[in-house]
Amino acid sequence: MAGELPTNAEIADRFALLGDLLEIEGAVRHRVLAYRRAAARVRSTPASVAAMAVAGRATDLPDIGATLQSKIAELTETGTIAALDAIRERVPEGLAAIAGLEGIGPKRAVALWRDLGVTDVEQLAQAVADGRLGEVSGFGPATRDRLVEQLAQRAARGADHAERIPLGRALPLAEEIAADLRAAVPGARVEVAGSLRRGRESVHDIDIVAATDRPAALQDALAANTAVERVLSRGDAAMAVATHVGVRIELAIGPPGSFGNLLQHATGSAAHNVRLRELAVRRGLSVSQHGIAGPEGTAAMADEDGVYAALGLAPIPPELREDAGEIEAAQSGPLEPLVALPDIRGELHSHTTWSDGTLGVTAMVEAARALGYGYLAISDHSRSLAMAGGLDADRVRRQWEEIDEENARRSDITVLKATEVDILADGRIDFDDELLAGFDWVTASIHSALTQDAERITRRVLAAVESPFVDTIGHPTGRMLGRRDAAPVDIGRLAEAAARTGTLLEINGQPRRLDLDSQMARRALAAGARLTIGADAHSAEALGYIRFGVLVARRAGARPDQVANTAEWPALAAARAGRLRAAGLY
DNA sequence: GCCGTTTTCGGCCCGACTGTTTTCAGTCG
Repeated sequence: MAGELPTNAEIADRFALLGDLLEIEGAVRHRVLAYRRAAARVRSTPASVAAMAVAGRATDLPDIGATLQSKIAELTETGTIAALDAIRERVPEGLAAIAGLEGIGPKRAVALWRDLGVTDVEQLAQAVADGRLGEVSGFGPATRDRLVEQLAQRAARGADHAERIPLGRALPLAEEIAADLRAAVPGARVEVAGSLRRGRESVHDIDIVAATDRPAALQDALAANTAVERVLSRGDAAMAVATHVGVRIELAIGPPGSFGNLLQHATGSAAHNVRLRELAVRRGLSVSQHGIAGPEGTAAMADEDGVYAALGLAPIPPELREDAGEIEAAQSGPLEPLVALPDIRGELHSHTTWSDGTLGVTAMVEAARALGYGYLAISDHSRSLAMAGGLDADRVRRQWEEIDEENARRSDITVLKATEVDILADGRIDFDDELLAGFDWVTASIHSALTQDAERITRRVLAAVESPFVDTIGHPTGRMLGRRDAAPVDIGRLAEAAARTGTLLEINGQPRRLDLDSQMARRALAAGARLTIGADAHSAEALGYIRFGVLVARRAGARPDQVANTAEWPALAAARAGRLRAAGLY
């Protein structure tokens, strides 16, 4: 690590491991929690925490005190943390992975170590195979079966962490199941909660909450849903099931009168809820899914805003509930409104059969019109993206003729001559300025040479930002969830340049992209840049991907006025003309 | 280990379910 600052993820991993090993060793619980909190805080901090620690500023972050700051500085300077090295001498590191298995925790991991000498998952698998598990107290047949299953799965798909499924798949599934439950028990109030409601880009479980006086009927309906593989647990108020797609569903049920408390509770995040309950305790109150208990008894809230109001807080949108300062903000007054789906007035990123879309211009326009949009940008690929049938100048001009005809036929929506033009490997734009000048809207994107080093790829995207003809940078990092990491584009420099030139940065709503992600979008906004939200639609249904982009924007804290396509086309066109005039064109 | 409308010590969020227990500990969210 000589010369290089440790990344936030590296620092967080070490703190998390330290916390795990301390827990196994039997350290005071709150000390363990302090390490975990610190790990989460470091992981979610956008700036380099190592640099902050070296400057003595890491303690500005919540959950980081003098002790942990010095440990971060130590890691930065020496490449190691003595306290971590020391505990590794005392507690085998492999026990942390064992304790991480479902149904196993620190206590049982220690029992395995003590009674069988098992110190890692491989040895545990051997012990299970040898039938030695029965020698350990606390391990009955059910625990053994669960372990056998997990170890088999682990062997099949590799040792790495549990499966997460993308928002774009999980949210529709969750909504389908919620609808099924509503149909099964008329009158029941059923909502999707948890990390899905907060708009996380991928989730490892689906949380659903319900209010009904017939809880058993609702639980039966979930158990009978065709998506459900088997019931994992079932009590009076909570139930968990496994689905065929591998994601777990948790259903929590309560009475209608406290639905607000239950929804708030199940929406989380865990860190947000903990912070909220701590705040409540300081006021002599106790918050749970059942209500808010105080000296005068327990008050139940039918809606969520009531929960926050009872704690002296303004309402907090689910997407912001990550303990990232939202509670403090809500203490001092109403939060600024976040962009919402109905604010979106048009789509700036779509494809047709002219390149790699599945529908023609007319069909896409009809679909956009059905969504109530005032405009649709037909932004097919440019010539260099041959794989996607990119258009050359000649085909562009023929497409413009079709768009002119489309506009001549209708007055209910404006069809924009647009392009998603490639930013070539050397930073040039795939079309010349003369052609670019003819478009109504230009999105420029990187699709190739994504493995360039940070400096090259950043300069390449910056070159496009500086072009007066480019309105938006499409999916700025080129990442594909689960397939390809973000290219190392320097978001700080990109945002600064975009703020200066007025070039917009896209949040691409395609579920596999979600690019910019919410953290990068937040940084871009902080630098003064503005955004577009695009569906990158290749079909009519895919226009609906805009909702995922809106969720990302909300997690970034974007106001409606910070998202360009909340404006009607005439306003957008006027702003664009202003940019071009400022650049000395027209 | 962090932190302060309980300020530099003594607290630290709340509840559900399972399995193995013989009344509850461990784990999870």
